[in-house]
Amino acid sequence: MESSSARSGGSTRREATRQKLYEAAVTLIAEQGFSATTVDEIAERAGVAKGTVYYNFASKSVLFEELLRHGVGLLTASLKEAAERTAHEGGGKVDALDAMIRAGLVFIDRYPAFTQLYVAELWRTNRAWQSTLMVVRQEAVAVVEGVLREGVAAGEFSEEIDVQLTAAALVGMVLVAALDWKSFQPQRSLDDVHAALSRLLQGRVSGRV
Amino acid sequence: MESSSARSGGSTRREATRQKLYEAAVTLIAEQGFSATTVDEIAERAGVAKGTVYYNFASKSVLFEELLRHGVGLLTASLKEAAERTAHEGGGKVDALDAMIRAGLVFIDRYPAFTQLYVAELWRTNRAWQSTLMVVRQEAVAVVEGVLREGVAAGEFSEEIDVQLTAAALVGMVLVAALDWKSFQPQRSLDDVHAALSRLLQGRVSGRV
DNA sequence: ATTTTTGAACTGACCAGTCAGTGCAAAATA
DNA sequence: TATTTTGCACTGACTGGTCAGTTCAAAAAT
Repeated sequence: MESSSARSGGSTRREATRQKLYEAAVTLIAEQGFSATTVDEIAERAGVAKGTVYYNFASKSVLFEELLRHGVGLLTASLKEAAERTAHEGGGKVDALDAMIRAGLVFIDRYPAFTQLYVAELWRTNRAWQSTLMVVRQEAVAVVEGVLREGVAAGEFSEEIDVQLTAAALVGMVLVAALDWKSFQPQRSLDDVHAALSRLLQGRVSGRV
Repeated sequence: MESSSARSGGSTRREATRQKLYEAAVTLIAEQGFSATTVDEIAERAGVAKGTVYYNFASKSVLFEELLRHGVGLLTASLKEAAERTAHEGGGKVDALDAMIRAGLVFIDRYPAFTQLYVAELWRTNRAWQSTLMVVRQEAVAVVEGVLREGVAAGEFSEEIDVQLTAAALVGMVLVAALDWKSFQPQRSLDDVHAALSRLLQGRVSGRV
């Protein structure tokens, strides 16, 4: 009783199966896209029968949506943690942004397939999970926007900056640089990449120098 | 002789059909993805029979690959033109980067569907057109890298910058900010967006201030 | 005893690619 | 001028195959 069936919600066994399915699905969908990935493939890679997929998820789309929520939840938590940590250490908002850049890089380093898949689906329209994506995107970008807004309020950033656009641009900068890193020069260290992005960030986003 | 059957290469009619197919395909694939888009849909939206698609292109994949080449060709030409224009006007490399940002925004403003599709497919692996994408990506990013390198050589940029990573980051910044603009706040003007990105670019990428 | 998983067979919709045939304008022929 | 021929561009019904989702009895795990 105590070890196998965690009290809040589902059993451990079931949770482990779902986890295996997430991992199998994320890789395959990142490589091939959602439509080109078959449920049989996912089941096979997870080492599970096809029936199990449908025992655990209502449909292929639902599996994918829950996967998205799961992954973005991890990212958002990591970004928040980074921002709060710098605040505790008495750093300014530039430090917070810098820490979030690093947190983003660490996340992508750890879950490159998820990132790939997320980027590929984010700007699609006419898809079943479109609304899920919007919500989930907003959660992540909102963390960056929050820090920018606080920085403006504290006089640390120019009042002229457009919070929403700047947040999007920063996210894009990290996302694309990191995917480029993973795809085309994976031998580079995370510190290298972080240093290059820090350089871009420094200087003008903050005050007038 | 003169009107219907153009002698050099392809007829005008055929070229017009191919153009219609490109336009139909780019929208549908941007919305739904490659695999989820059917050849029947493409034909219907282009107002031709399915057989015509296969008369003009060897396969669905080939149609897509030629579409990619076509689109990125336009982008690359536009970026080069922007960089060269500033050079003629005696501007520095920062001006060149700024002009390229604007050229990128103008392109995305004009061909949002193509941009969407490009981003969505760029980091996929295991796809038939992977090599095409690599080539085509390199053409575009190389233009930015070239300007950065020239700027470093001329002493205008710090020697410490990592050309490849910085180029990727700049491209990502423009790409994501622009897609965000088109998707979530399309009422904003191009100048607004350009101003926000210029602010990010200024200051630290160039010398020590 | 209950929950979870298995595995294989089945259905029905959907889809990439094919192919025999059509329409038509220019060129060849009479 | 009137006619026949040529071949390019296009058509759309058809085929062979694929895949999401279903079903269920039996087995395994807890």
